[in-house]
Amino acid sequence: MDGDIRFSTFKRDVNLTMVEICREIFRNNSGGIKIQKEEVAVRSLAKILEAALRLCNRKGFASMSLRDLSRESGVSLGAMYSYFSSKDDLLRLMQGHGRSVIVRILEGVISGIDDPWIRLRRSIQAHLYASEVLQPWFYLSYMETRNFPADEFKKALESELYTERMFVDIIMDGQSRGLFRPADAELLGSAIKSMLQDWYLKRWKYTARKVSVEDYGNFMLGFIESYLMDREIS
Amino acid sequence: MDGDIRFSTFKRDVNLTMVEICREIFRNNSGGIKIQKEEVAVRSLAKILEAALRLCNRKGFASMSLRDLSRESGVSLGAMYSYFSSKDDLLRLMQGHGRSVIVRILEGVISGIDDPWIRLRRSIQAHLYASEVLQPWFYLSYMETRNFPADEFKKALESELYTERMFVDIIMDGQSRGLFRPADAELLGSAIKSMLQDWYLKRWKYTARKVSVEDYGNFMLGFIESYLMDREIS
DNA sequence: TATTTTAGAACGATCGTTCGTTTTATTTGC
DNA sequence: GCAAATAAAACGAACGATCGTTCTAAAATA
Repeated sequence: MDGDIRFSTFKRDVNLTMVEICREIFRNNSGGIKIQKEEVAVRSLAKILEAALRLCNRKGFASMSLRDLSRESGVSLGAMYSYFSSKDDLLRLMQGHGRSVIVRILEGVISGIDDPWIRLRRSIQAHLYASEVLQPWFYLSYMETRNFPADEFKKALESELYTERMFVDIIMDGQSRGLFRPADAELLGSAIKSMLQDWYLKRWKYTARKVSVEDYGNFMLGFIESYLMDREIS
Repeated sequence: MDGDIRFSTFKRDVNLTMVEICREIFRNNSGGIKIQKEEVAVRSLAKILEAALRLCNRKGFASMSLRDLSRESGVSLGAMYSYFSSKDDLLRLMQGHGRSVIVRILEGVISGIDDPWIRLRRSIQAHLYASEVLQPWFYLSYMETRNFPADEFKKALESELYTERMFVDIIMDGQSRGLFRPADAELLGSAIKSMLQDWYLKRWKYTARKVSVEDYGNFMLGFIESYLMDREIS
């Protein structure tokens, strides 16, 4: 449909490789990271974060010991403490990045577009595609929110509400222009979020069924648009 | 609508108090529980499981120490080991029950009903109401699946697929009778599950917004039925 | 050689679990 | 009916393992 985003072009444009992400993390955390040479730091950071995401996704942050992480990443216990100052700090390091990326992507993708139908399609697609590219990050952020230190916990909840609010705003805009049916915009926003989350929380299920990310997005959009166009009921 | 279940009557009929649940757990686990007198066992079990659910929901199973649990429940460390043989066994004890309850309820609620519209409404309402009554159990089961021992992990995934299959079967039945629009029944089943799960995973959000469980169910049903009735698009 | 980075032994705290003891409840003997 | 004897249950100190974290010496880099 008009204005749609294809996953392949999305992936090419955002270019979120592990090394690039680690480079950005390093530059934003030069205070906390004790390593000075960027190339050394980025190489070790990538090994650490890749291993940490793998272990956290498998058994959870609390059950991952730093010895596990040292073994899995190939970086010694002592060396790891040059990249973070505590286990909680490691969580902050892993978590902090994904949030800024998703906001940047979501806002970029609908800026300058007026039609609510297209805004809705594009923001859902962008959210879905971002969670596909950064799946381990999204999964971690969702499952470990409880274990975040207080300030990060608060930010995580705000982030959940912020992205939901984006959808709600688009829906209410469409309604006030008479394009969308009247319906509870907040509940529909929540439903959209929950379906988006299901994609990265249950990847095992969709992978087994050979459902692609574009299949999933198209289903979601058909489902939602059918509801918003419906004028039969109340 | 016809055949709907009200939450208040549901709650009254299933009668799932903590003491009754613990009594059933005790009777099904007489092998593993070393306490002989039912009244003593049920009383302590209720204290232990109530505290364990509270702590697990707050900080996760892995981060809950048995000393935390002892303090919170008022049952000593040693005494607790008369009710389970290891921390993993405690997880099994907490998890095992909910599953049998939900299957029993869901199947009971649609047995003997033929109309797919009513079957769909009733199974969604029953699932939602069960998760409302047993919210801490459902939350735990979802968030801690990764930490289950292998056999329990497998059962948890099967359970997820089993309840989803119930929805898919109803949808496909309705489609083959020409009542529901043609659409991907498996993806719609997944979407229904994800919305049901959002209710017990994000209670904080819905509580803050004063959305009742019946509000939520009505929204879900309107959303889904609008899609299944729609004959405009493909 | 001077500086940066890594390695892994060592430390105190806390974990799950065990176990000998004390407390509580029930049965027995008269 | 009431001690004494026995069984059931609760208790919490103690154990070995493992946790996050620190620190110093060795290795790598320039």
